[in-house]
Amino acid sequence: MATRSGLPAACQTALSERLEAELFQALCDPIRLSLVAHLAASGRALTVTEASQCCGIHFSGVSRHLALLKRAGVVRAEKYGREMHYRIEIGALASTLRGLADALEDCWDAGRRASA
Amino acid sequence: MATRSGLPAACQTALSERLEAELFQALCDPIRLSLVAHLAASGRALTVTEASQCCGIHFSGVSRHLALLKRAGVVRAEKYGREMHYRIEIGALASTLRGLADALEDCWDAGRRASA
DNA sequence: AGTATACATGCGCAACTATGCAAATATATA
DNA sequence: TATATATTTGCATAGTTGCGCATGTATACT
Repeated sequence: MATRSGLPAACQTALSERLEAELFQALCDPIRLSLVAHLAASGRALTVTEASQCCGIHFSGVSRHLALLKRAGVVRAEKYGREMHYRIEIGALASTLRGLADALEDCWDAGRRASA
Repeated sequence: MATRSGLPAACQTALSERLEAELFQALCDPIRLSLVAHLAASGRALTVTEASQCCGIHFSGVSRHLALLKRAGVVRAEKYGREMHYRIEIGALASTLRGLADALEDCWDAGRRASA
């Protein structure tokens, strides 16, 4: 659903709104990327203990990483008894990435036309 | 160009290859995101001095940020006389983001089928 | 040659981040 | 109630990052 507004100013605004540092901040750590890959490949929600098995650090660190991913909207958490179930927000994440790709290209095209 | 291999292991491999920390590392800083937005909106290559105008920091910092973006493959640099021209790699960046979105969804779908 | 411009880089400092351990909290089970 | 399990959180430490300033390097101009 690209906007294709054609106006450079509008494109830059649209792009800046999508370029959220928090998302990239969340994904810039190798351990967190392992967690994301593991959560995606599992096809289901994982507990902290299960998630910890993909990366060689203490589970307390994994707990913190998952909390950070949750704050960034990459995962969703639900509590079942004493377990915490973390599930990747696959649809939101994928459409955010695609929307960003579209916004970048729209912006570039608009800028090219304007500077021509 | 989604693979849709259907095999969870293959999907996880494909996903891990695309989940490069370096890219997100490059995009996790607000100043660097401003630079990316500015470069995208300009529709052309910018010098360090031009790029510096979008963010209120010393140009030496901008030079470092642009070098980092270059190492991550987000921008391309060419020297013209004493000027350095930085141009965003818009096509590569957009297709990397879309490929990542596809890989995440493929992986999730494969995992869902496997765990069903 | 001497000066000016554009950019990169070494340095030190302040702020931030990730980590493991230990302790706290919450829930289940005996 | 006592004990075990799952997770979060406080703390200290080690490592990383971003910043401006000063300096260095390359190119252009006079």
